[in-house]
Amino acid sequence: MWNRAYLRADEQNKMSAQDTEITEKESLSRLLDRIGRMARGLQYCHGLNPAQWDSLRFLEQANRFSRTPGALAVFLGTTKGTASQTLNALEKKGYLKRVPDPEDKRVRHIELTEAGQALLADDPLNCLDLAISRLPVDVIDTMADGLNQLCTNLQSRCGGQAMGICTACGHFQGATSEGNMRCGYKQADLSCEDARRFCIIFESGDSTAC
Amino acid sequence: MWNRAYLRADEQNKMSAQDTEITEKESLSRLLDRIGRMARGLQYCHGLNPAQWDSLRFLEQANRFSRTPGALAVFLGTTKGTASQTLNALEKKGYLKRVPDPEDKRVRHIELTEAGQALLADDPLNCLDLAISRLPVDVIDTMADGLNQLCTNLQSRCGGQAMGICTACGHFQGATSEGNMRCGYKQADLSCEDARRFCIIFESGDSTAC
DNA sequence: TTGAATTGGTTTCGACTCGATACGAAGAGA
DNA sequence: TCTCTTCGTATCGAGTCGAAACCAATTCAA
Repeated sequence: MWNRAYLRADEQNKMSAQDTEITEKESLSRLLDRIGRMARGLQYCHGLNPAQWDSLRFLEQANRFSRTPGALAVFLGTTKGTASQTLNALEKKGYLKRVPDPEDKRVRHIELTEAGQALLADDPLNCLDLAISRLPVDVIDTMADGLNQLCTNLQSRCGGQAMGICTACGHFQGATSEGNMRCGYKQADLSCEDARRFCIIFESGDSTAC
Repeated sequence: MWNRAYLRADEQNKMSAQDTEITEKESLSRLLDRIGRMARGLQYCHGLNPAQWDSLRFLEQANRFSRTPGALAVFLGTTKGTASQTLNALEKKGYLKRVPDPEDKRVRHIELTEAGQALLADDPLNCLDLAISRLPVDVIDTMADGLNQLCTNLQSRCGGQAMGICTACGHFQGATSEGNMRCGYKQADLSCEDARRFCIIFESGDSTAC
């Protein structure tokens, strides 16, 4: 609708101009949507589907607290039931295994297998990365910033949960004497490596309501 | 995999630095994928699904030649059968109608109804536009350029068909004496308005193979 | 002009996905 | 101990999508 209106207005202006160079600006949201659909289409390969690829990627990036079915559901913006099914499929294919938590017996931690790790080298999104790498570096940087803002904005706006790296989280309490990182929310320590990873329980400074 | 490798390398560098500001750069492709998934999630509303919204949007932007089931299939990157089903759903809901072509009786042209046009005012992607509009103008411009390049690059790379505005197309032959636009491929005239619209039969100058 | 090949579109079928729901097990708190 | 909540799973049904078969119209070649 917006675009249509724009077209019409534009037309009024140059009613008689016939074949001047017309570079129509497509709305950014439509572009993002189209790229998203293409990216989605790329992800039917190796017998996986987009949700399964997304899961593998998430599990690789997530810290200890977030490598669980529930956290995956939050990340994917789906239900626990659906996430469980996705995990079933991946486990059946041998790309991950679920190990019970020794403390809380309701929880099961997810671990990528060797095969799972190896598979990620063939991540179809690498093709997208390749295309991206052809862009000028400063364009890439600007886009990364913009998309990041967009991402967090969308997340807060659309009921999604914020997520991010531990060290930038409001619950992050710095290093312990043993050289670990402390999470104030979970009341638990994290390895240095884990603290640089993705967490689903993330609190940023500002929380603008919808 | 790339990300993981990056993390490790990074870790080696600042092995001892503990809580310095670490702003992890997420890979652009992952960001795009996430936004794509969020945008997808937004599009389950008004009883439509993402494919149906995409179809409506396309039909609004497409020129006469491209408002057909086959062209829609190309645009969506799906099969004609699936596109036909999507159109069935939309027609049943009263958002479009299919009218036979008077010349080629195999062809059916698609026309948005009033209801269809009106529905596009509630396009859930407008929410994305809103989020985008909060970004600085120059960032938006840069992103638009980058995404446009990405889009065409991906399309040619991944078997997709190029598409674009008539006036920028290789088949475009300029204005006729009657003030219409001429398409050399279809050997047919287009209204001035249509020539500014999206076409599925688009030929750009450079075609880099996969 | 007649038959084959092609093209545009639809229908049917089956695999699959996903959300809703119900459920069971474990933990938390009174 | 009793209830409430949380985590995870299984089941069911609606719906989506691709593959294949199919039909009708057009084009092309013999």
